[in-house]
Amino acid sequence: MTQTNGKPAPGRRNSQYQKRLSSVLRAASKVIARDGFEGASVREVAAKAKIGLSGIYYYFESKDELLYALQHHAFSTLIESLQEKLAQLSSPEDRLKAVFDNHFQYFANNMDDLKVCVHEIESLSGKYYKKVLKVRQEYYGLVKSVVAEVTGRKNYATNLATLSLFGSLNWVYMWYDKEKNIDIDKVSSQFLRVFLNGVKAS
Amino acid sequence: MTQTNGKPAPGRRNSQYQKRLSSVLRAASKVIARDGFEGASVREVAAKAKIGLSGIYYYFESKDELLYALQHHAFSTLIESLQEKLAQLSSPEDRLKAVFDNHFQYFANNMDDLKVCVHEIESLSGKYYKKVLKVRQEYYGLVKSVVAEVTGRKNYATNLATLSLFGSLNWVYMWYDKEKNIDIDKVSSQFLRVFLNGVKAS
Amino acid sequence: MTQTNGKPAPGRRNSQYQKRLSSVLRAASKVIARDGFEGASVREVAAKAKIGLSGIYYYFESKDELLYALQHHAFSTLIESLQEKLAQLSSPEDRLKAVFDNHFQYFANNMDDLKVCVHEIESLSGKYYKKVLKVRQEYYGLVKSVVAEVTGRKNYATNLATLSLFGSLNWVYMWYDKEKNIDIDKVSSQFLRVFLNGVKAS
Amino acid sequence: MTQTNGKPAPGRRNSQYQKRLSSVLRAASKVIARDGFEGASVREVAAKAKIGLSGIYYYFESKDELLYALQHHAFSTLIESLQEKLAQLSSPEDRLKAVFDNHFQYFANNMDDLKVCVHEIESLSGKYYKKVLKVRQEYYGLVKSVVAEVTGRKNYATNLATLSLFGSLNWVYMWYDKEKNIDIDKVSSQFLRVFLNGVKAS
DNA sequence: TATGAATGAGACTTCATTCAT
DNA sequence: TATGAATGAAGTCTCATTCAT
Repeated sequence: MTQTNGKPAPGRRNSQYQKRLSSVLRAASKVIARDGFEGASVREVAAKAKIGLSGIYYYFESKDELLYALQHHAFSTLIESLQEKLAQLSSPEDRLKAVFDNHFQYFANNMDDLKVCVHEIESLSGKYYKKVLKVRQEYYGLVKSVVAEVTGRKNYATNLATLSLFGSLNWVYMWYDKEKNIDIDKVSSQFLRVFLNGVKAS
Repeated sequence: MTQTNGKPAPGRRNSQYQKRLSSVLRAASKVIARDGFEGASVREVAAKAKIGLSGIYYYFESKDELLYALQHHAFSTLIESLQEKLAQLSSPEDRLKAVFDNHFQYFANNMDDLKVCVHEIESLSGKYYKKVLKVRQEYYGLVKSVVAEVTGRKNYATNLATLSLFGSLNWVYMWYDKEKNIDIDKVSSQFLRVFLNGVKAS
Repeated sequence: MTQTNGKPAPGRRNSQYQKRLSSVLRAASKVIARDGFEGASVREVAAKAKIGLSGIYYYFESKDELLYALQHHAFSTLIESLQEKLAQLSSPEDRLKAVFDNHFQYFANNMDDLKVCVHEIESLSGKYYKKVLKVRQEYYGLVKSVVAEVTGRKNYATNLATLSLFGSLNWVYMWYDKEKNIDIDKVSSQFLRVFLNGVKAS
Repeated sequence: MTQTNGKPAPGRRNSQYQKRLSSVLRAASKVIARDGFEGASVREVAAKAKIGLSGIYYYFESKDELLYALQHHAFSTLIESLQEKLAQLSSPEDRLKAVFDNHFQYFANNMDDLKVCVHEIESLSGKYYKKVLKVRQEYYGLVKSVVAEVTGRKNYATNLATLSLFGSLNWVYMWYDKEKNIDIDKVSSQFLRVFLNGVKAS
């Protein structure tokens, strides 16, 4: 990316810059999760990040780029941590368990981010949409390959099973209630068990 | 609600009124499904319904009420048709199949409506939110009771299973592609099989 | 006035027509007094008069005409009843007392109307404004002539005194409180006394 | 009030800001005096103030707040200047004269403002109404206390006399004509004389 | 590096009015 | 005599964005 807007080259970014930037991201995550991307206002993000409204535009060239950054970062992290986990496992069932655990853990620690990823998929367009699509597909592909190890590579079944799996996982933000102290690991295990038994028996 | 805004009492609504009203609803469904509730503009709904912008407000007192009408009607229809199907079936597995089929059929015939129901759940607030919540919970309860017949009423498992089920079903609009002529009945069967085997084995 | 809008000629107006018309006028008076002319909506006037919104336009060709009718009728009545009272009195002081009493009595019985007359003087324009201006000036002239009998026709003083008098009288709607059971006759007497002593001593 | 809308904290307001702000206030005063509060459009205020429509909302959070600012400022000024005058006078009659003069002078220099104060008293509601009510009552109380010095504190008479006085004063905008070069000091004196003689003789 | 000030576009909504019936 | 249905104009307000400083 060329530096057209005065943003410092990565090398010059100091820790102050990083701190502010992630403060903005966190604020954006919270506000967009609550109000939706269209409903969220840059004003409120700025207020929550404790910088002036126009300060946002030092860090991001547009509201769209803000959403892009949020989504891209979340998917990248998800992929990275999943790959790390998978690298140490060989049994298909353990590997599938890693998929569930990884997703649920990320969700537990970054609810707002994951909600924004799931709910605002179609809020971007153009270049930002394409870039996010790419990582999303990478994540999808990675998960599908693990599912395939269990289903035995019957393509049609694997595809549908993976889509069903994503549906279950992505819906979590709709019913998970922080306050209720639900044990997310148990949820993960239970979801895994149903899914695993389901695909194996089919 | 008192009739201060000239909306005729139900008894006097003629067929012309009904035709226009459902034309508005169809337009709204399409636009909101495409742009999201916040992103959708009443102007465009009106244009698609071929009435003047202010004409919308003869039929609905606000954009919110429009969304409410859409969601409430969809859930009510879903419940009604499911109840009709269930009334004629007694085997738990047939009944569970009815749940899947009913949902997928409704989706196939009313994609936009279902997307609006799933994606814009949190776009309402206040009285409209509450009213929709009520029918949503009714639908959820109905489905859960059928799932319970299969899981054997172990409450915790039934709950999670039902939530997982809804996740799978509600996610469909994200990947289903009309153009690709996917056979929705097959999808329903496949989803059913995985889910059923999953919960039975667990 | 020519009959362009299908309004029946006076001769054909039956009592049903009269009843509805005054129901509309009463409703308009109340709503306009409360919300101001601009703030008042024809819709609400119709609702309060228990006819359909477009029904108003059978009786009045526009919102402006409605205000005109209200104001013109009020001033005419005020003039008429004052003239009747004056016709029977000869002492200047009694006649001035009649002015006060007449105004206060009309106010007591038609608060909304008088408020609309006082507060919405400038809300009309064009022909309606001119017509109301005429009766207003007639009323003003009448009162001024009575004041002159007391001040002894020194023009400048009479003018200012009359204006001061109208100010006092017209302001009443701002502080008079129906609920407090204020004795309007006492108020009239007291206002008269101060004014009379004031102009006589000057 | 928290500063969520970018309005600078008082300390940081520069003179440019002040200049624009009073330009907006002046424009608003003129437009609202002419068209009434409901009839006035923010658009026209902006045009007269030579800023963009939305620029208004940088200075005021709503049309209501604009009216509030106008009214509150006018009454505060009126009170302040009256208190200054009264501080230097001891004779009851001189003090009453100060009341008249103060009011008339303020009117002469700020006709639009005073008209807006008098005519749009009921155009506000909620918090803005309450705040203005408070200063209005303060002004009323101040004037009443001066009147009481002359009437000798007979409460009922003092009250009515003060109300009558305000009526006379507030009505001025209805008949005072700038073009006619009326001598406002003479008007003040004449009004004072009538009122003073009136209450003293009663 | 950050923001105060401003803006143009566009949003939802209300309103007086009309006209066929 | 009255109204159901519809509309165009206008209104207030919010928003993402810009730019001089």
